Amino acid sequence: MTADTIREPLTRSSEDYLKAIFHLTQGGEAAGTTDLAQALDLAPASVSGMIKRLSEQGLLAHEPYRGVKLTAEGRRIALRMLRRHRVIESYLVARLDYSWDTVHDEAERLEHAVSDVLVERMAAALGNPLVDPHGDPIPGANGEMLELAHVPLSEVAVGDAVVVRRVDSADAARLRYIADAGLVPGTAVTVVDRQPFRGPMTVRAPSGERIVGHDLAALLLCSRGPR
Amino acid sequence: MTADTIREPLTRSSEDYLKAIFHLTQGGEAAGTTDLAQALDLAPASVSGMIKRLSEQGLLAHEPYRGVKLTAEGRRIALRMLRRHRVIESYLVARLDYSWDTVHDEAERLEHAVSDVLVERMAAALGNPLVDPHGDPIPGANGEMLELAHVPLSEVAVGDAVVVRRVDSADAARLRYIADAGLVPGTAVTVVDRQPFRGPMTVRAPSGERIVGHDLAALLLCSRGPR
DNA sequence: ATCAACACTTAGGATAAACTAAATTACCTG
DNA sequence: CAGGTAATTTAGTTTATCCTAAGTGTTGAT
Ligand SMILES: [Mn+2]
Ligand SMILES: [Mn+2]
Ligand SMILES: [Mn+2]
Ligand SMILES: [Mn+2]
Repeated sequence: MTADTIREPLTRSSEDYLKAIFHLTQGGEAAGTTDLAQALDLAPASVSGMIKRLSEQGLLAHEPYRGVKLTAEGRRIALRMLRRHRVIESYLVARLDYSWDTVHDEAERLEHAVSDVLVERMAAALGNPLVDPHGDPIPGANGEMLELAHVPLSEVAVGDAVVVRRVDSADAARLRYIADAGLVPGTAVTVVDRQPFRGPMTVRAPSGERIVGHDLAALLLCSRGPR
Repeated sequence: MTADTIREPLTRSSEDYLKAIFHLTQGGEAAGTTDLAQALDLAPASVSGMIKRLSEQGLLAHEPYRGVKLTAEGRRIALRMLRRHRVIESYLVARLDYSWDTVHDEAERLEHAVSDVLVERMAAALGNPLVDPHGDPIPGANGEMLELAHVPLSEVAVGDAVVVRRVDSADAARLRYIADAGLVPGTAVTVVDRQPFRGPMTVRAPSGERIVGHDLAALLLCSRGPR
């Protein structure tokens, strides 16, 4: 029997910290204070303070000077926030005419205000989508999330044909550029040319041939097959 | 030329104070500290503190020991919050299957998180409704709100026929009861009988004859004509 | 005219979340 | 392995919002 303490509702700040830590620890490494500070646009000292509070609440495992990881409970909450964020983005784009480059900021605030009931109503209204407008997978209401093994376009070999599945950026200008270039998720592309030393690559898309810089190509996560 | 100061975004608390003060001052009287404390479920001392802050921000006119009124700017913000709240309620009921007794709590949180863009998208999606699910008028995006002269059912004479237009309560149990009794806004009713001394009255509605206690009848705001 | 009851404000304290400045720790490099 | 640099934590403030307890103002009833 787990002694589930009665938990105060988390603050907006706490929820954003847990989400950021989830992202930073996706690779298995602990998240550092400075990285976290940069992700949240805060001073490192502020992050140290919040880490202490979240650790005391049992949401983080903190090794001083070594970084933090999420506890099972912290991870559960982070995934719930991720579901909220992505369901909200999906709903706003599908039903309220938002574009994929403006929807992130709105979701960033709403994710802290919606009830579970509302999130599930929105998800149900859309037929329980599996990915959001950026191709990011939406965790299930129970907390499972299927992570698909995607490869960045920047690492696809010349001659290979792939499908863009996901765009790993929340930057509005980049998202607009990608959409204008006709490289949104679902687009089939073939790599025509690659320059060395992190140079640009040329791809053939339905919209025509495109030259894509290395950094941008690294944001375009692709799959070979139908998924 | 008005010297419009650059204003920090208001906090959730401040926004709820302004809304509460708007409601309490609808009759023209200043709002008292204790009444505000009761409306917001806070200690009176806390309200005194917030009154000072909001006054310094130019949102309230405070006469110590006499109460507060909204300034023009405070009123503008209060009406914006009211629009948000009521548009959100309308949208959730119309598009996400909320019932009129559960929608208030959701809107109470969301009203602080939505952008102006989202509010206008929701309003437009519904064809810019003029009233919310409880019959409360929705202020326009410019801040005008048409207040209709309604009479409480509790003051309608025997034999008179009226239409329920608005239910002046956010209490879920009362709202459910009213819906079950078939007395939602839009319903035509005729007063059949009235007992004296704030006693119950009998009304004929399409759903049949109903006995309605005085306090509940006072919440049912009615009109004679088509409005 | 007084005073008790009630309303309101002030005083002082807690908590959350941010900051800057000043330690402290880790670790790489020579 | 000593030192320097970068990362991190600690110390001390600030602001917002709440609280309780204590003091002050208002007012109606005697
Ligand atoms: Mn957020
Ligand atoms: Mn997304
Ligand atoms: Mn509210
Ligand atoms: Mn309403």
